[in-house]
Amino acid sequence: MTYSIQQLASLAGVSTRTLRYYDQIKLLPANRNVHNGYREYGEAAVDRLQLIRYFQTFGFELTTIQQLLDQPRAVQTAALATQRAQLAAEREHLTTLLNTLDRTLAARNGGPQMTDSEKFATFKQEQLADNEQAFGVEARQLYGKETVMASQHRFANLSETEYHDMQATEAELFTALKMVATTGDLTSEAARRVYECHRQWLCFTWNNYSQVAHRGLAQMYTHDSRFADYYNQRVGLPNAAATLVAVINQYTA
Amino acid sequence: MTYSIQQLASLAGVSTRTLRYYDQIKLLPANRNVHNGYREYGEAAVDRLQLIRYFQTFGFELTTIQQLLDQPRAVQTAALATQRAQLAAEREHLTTLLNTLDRTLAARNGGPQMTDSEKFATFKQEQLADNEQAFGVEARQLYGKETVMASQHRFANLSETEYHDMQATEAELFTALKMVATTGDLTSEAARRVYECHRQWLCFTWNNYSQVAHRGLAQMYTHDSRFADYYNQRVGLPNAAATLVAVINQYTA
DNA sequence: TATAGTGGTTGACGTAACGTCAAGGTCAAC
DNA sequence: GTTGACCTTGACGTTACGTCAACCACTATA
Repeated sequence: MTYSIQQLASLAGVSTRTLRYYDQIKLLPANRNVHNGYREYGEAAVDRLQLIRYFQTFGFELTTIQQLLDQPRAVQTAALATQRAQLAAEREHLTTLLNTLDRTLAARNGGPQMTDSEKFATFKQEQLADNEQAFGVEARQLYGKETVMASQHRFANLSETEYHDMQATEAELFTALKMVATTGDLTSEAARRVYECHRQWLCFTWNNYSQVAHRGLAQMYTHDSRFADYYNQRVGLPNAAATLVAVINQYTA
Repeated sequence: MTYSIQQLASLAGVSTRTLRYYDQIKLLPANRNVHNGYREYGEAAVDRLQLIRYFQTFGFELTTIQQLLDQPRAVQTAALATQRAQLAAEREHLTTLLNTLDRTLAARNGGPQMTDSEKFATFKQEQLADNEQAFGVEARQLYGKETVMASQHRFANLSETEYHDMQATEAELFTALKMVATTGDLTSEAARRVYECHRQWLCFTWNNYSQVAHRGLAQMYTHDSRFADYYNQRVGLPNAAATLVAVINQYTA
């Protein structure tokens, strides 16, 4: 029993274009009717197509499937296991996305017509999530779980004006830091402003400031290039982060 | 304060190509330095890019985002809600995929070197899942939950030889059905074979056969075009399904 | 036998969101 | 004057097909 291209297509629930494509990339080569050049598919093709679709449901790419089909079962099983991990990760990602979305929606539905405020709240959510992803593990390691949670809590409960103040403080920090990074003078008034601004900036979210913790944060800055990138980028100088760390170290000595 | 393309890129964690692309499709138009033609971005651009990335994390397409950015908050919120449903559906899909994969992997790791058997088991899983997706709701409605579960259980526990017998029975059914559909003679011996084969085929998975249930199934065949498609396709005649239903109705009268 | 309808064939272009060259202009620094 | 970093505009590649377009094969009917 042989099938025409359309018969196989509707049998397997795919389009004829798909079968032609599979033929073209030699994933599922078709026999040809010598008389008219039509494609013909036998039982083996049906089985192979079924296997292809099977692997496809798990998100394998066609090139991968092509290789997989010629591989021993053990290799296929290993590939499936790898794919499983991949899918599990995707699902987890979706879960966090859904949580974020839910919070956003709740905030949006909270007030009748909150415009800037809701945008603001949304952004805070985002920043929190970003920050958690980027530094959550390290921060918890350095400060302990409770401290980090308290910090997040304070950030989440920042009022809009407080948030703007925090931004302003950071901007002032950048200005001063730019100066110090240019001159390199750690004894200048600007250096003191850098330290003060950074301390104030921290206090927006820290419940109890201590010089030791401040010093620990600077330590963290040196360990993680993302911090350096952030400060260097914002200030526009390649030594901004290093300068900041030096200033903090000096004032918390 | 204006940013160069690379500054904004690393600030926002995207590539310069991305920014050029956004400029090109007018999602995030850049100002130009009249002197040298370089792109320049201001604070508004930073905000807009942030919003773009924010919507993007939720899986919106760029064209959608473009429209969304000019929309009032209520519309955006509605879009987010819709997207939430979408994401939830995706996650559910992933969950069922993972379950299937887990069962497959368990089966593959079950035996030391099961080749055909494991392929067979995998296919059964697939068929079960497919069938469930296609007809689960209707079947449960028609037969009740317990009956369907029992049927699935029996199918899942079919031995390989039983499975092949089931296939053979179906093949015989197709042959006989083709004859009857061609002649249209419901009184023929072939018609009796059609009924018998279909009954036998059902009994592979039904715990207790009854003519009433058989008639109910035929009813379902007429209601759902997928059944018709399946039989017409397999037999190769456009009236195969209708003929089958007629035969069943006659013998279960 | 002409014709209409159905089903087959091979190109070839379009899709989404960029990645990745290639060829060449700009600018600061040495 | 010449690096080297940064910028520009094309233009092609990516995945798994969808969607024409132009043309051939076969069957049924007027």
